[in-house]
Amino acid sequence: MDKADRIDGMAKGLAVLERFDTERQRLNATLAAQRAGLSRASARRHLLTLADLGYLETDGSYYWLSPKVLRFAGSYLSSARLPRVLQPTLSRIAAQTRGAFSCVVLDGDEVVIIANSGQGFNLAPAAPTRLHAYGLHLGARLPAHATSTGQLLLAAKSRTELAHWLRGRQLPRLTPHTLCTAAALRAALEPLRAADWCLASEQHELGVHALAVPLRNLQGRTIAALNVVLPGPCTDVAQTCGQWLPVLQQAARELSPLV
Amino acid sequence: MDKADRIDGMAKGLAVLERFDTERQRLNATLAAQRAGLSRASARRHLLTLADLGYLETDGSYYWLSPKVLRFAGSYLSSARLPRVLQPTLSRIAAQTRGAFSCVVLDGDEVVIIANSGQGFNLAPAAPTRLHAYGLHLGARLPAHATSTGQLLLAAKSRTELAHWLRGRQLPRLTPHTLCTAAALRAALEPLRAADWCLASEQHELGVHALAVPLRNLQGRTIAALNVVLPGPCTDVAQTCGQWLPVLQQAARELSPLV
DNA sequence: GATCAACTGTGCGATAGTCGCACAGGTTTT
DNA sequence: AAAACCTGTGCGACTATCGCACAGTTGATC
Repeated sequence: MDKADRIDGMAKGLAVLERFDTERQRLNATLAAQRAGLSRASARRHLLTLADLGYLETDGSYYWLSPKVLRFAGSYLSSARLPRVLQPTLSRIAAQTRGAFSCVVLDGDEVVIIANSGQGFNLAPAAPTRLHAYGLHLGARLPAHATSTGQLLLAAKSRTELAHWLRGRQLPRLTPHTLCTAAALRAALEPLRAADWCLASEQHELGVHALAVPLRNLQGRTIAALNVVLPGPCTDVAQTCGQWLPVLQQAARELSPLV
Repeated sequence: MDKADRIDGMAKGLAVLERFDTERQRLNATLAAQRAGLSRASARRHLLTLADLGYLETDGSYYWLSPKVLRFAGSYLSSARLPRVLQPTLSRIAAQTRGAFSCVVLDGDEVVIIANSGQGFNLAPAAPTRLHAYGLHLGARLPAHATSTGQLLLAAKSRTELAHWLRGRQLPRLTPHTLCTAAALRAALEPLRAADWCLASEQHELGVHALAVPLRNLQGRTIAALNVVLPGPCTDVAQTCGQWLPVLQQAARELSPLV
């Protein structure tokens, strides 16, 4: 992109808004300045403006996100084709199987959850849904290299694209099973190109297993990935796949003409 | 707010991003310029920057929202207290009763959905969830004056605040049952201050009835509203309330210490 | 294929907006 | 009482943004 066409002011403003992430939920002028790389005076002016626009709430010294930021998600969900066509199918298979499904796309380092089944394994009153227990709400972001869906989406890239993606990228170790080197990841992705499904066991979080399939359009391009978070310990891989793969694959087949 | 402290550049940038709403999903430079009140050259530069930052996708001439905008929703949902504490309860009562619940807060003219039960009335394979059928996804916005939750949240305001809210505000007619005048709305809100629940019948959409209760913190301040969208025609008000009010009120009571 | 209309990309001068310093004042800690 | 934070703000310097105006492209109509 031509440098002359870039509006630095807006980029800075959005950078400030992005600082309010999962780790840092409340910021004052000083903290925001540090984290956004601005002077304190400038950061303060940005915060005041964002608060005035309604995107932040404040007690005078600290600032935090207001529900108005959901506006963007609302617009995306009602406008984008993908989440609209996904939701009915996802809800249906969740109701049929009581599984915890979600659908993600790749965005940089991470996969973003664009649709959820909104229901966990257990409908008993005492047990809240598993999805939220793991923080797998809409818009949540997980490292691509350590998730079943992320690995599938990476495997869908050409080898050149993958090399480009890997270049200079950190692959943080999240559990003892995480693939943290480019070589290990590349080796793990190779069989996925043919297999068309991926089981990631405790690579992201200990005790959590997830099974994913790709979602392709009719041109064969991989658009997204669909997965199920498995309820308990995954002792028998064959049995697990036997149970969940048909559900995922049937859903993917059904969605293929729509995406 | 002091005018000198306002960063107009950022306000303009966010205004451009806000133009991508439910009605206008795809914009080119010319359209964006018209709708954001900028010159075409300036709008183009904003669009290019937003695309470069990853918030928009483009085919070169048209622009549309990318899933990256979900980042803000994700940050809000994982950081804000309200959606975090709501979700388990909402999921639970939805599982128990098969109702379509959601929770909203007031933002300007509209109520914003900050949490959903994510499940409609019918778990049968053929029937998709009602919530999504009505477009009631997370972040969706509905006119406050025409919804059960909106009316409750307005009734929670003091009379002075309400007068201020009503001043110069348009109350669009959405169905023959919509309350479109300040006087009619004010009259309808008066009994709600005592009643503590609200049934809005076909004021927003024909055939849709909704029952709501307020969500108060321990100081008694109304923070949000909880509602259920009723499945079919609402012939017997007393019976409907008898069925759903206890569920809503119990949930509200339970959530009160947490919000 | 020529004409017209509407859209796009871009260079430039004028202007308006932003930057960060520096100072003053407030609050809490040592 | 001093130190170490934080906050708000005025101001000069600077740089980024604005919108015009021109030119190139596409696509429809006749």
